[in-house]
Amino acid sequence: MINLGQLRREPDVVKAALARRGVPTETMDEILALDVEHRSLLQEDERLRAEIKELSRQVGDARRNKELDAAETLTQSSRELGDKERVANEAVERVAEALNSRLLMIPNVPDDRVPDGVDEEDNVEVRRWWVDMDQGAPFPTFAEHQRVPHWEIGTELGILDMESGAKMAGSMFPLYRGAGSRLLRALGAFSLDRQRDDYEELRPPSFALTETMMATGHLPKSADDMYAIERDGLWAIPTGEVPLTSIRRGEILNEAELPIRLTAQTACFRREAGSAGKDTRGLLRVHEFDKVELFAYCTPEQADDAHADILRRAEELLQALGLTYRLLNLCTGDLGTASAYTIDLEVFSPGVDRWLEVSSVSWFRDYQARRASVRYRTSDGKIELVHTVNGSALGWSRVWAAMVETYRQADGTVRLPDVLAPYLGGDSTIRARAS
RNA sequence: GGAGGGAUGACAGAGCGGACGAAUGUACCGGUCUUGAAAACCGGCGUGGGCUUGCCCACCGUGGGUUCAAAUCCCACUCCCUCCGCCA
Repeated sequence: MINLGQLRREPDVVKAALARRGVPTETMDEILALDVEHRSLLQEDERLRAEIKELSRQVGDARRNKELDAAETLTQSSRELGDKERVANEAVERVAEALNSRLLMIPNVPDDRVPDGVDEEDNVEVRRWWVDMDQGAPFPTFAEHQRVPHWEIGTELGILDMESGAKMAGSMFPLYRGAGSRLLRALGAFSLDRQRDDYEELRPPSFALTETMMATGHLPKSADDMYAIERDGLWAIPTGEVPLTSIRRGEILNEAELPIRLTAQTACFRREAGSAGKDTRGLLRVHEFDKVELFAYCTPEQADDAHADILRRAEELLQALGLTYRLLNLCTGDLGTASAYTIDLEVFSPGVDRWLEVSSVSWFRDYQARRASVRYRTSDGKIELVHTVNGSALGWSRVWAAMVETYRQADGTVRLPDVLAPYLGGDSTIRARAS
């Protein structure tokens, strides 16, 4: 949630910044008008309530002094005020509700580093990386045997079975098999092991309550993108960010314990409702995938470092895996609702000849913390909202795709990099199963 | 799924219709004492909101209700603990 106080104090600054994200100025003016109305109604209601409280006190006193007639008169007028107060209170609640529901739809104020743009076409490439780039190697040219899409490799080697997945759960639910399944497990373990000295590893629930989804900003805006289990009031998490951000919800932390850095691998569920029919081959876009998330609660001063650290770790993984990747600074049109600044990492997938998003490293400023009410006490006793930062390291389905394509050999086998060998039982070559 | 007990400030824990935003202890902050620290003593110490910055309002798991007045009474729900059942 954006800072209403800031909107009041410097409306033009906030309006201008949000206009970059396509929020009409009129919407903000509407919010400001509701805010004024809300406060004036609130004052009236509170005045009435103060009066009722005072009268009630007098009733008590009168009763104690056995002044029963006076008590009765006071009770009478307090009762009348009570009727008025009920009406006043309803008006306050109605306006508060209207104000709040509008406020919840407002995205975060973008950082100055965020470039203007309407969609992903306008994201700004920050840099590219490929093996031996430092040694002056040119951007890789991929061999013919690497130009095979992963869904074909998957079928050929018996490691990815989209048809059986669809039989079980519908299309876009992948089924990994044999060495394919093992590779997925290896990638997750490889990443978690690399974070373990600095990030506490968690294994959170895969479902979350509506309030939890509100905290991260996924609700109310993205309800259509998520799976809901209505009977139990639960939502399937679209990312580990959801449980991680809420772990200290409603708490006041000590400045000394910040930054709090957490990591978790979770399944991520996405309906992909808005993108029906697009990029549906293989693992390009799936309803369920595993992802390791890195997360930090921190002070505003620590936020830049926390963001850089997560980005660095995501990059180090891609470098260790030897994948070609690039960094994009997301433009205003492509930025997630809650984010103030996001760097995406995309791997190059030679078989499908495309860049695939595998990580999003975002700084949320205090937007999520305000919704989730996560604050901290500074050393001089003041209470401030924390900042939240998170990023994937990494989303494995697309990494898996890029891996099998990048490492496909001329003989059709897939020879995976040695760093994964310990996680693959020492055997890092995937061959077709003799059947 | 069934039966019972519980949920109060950072923590522990009292309060169970009227001056209770809440005793007390611990923790924390400031001071006295001390070479320093500890102990002792003194003082302070919840969060959010509104405005006329001194006051007012809200909050005692959540939501409703009763009442002139609710942490306190009633109803529903959620979560935690104990026991029984079922179960990977």
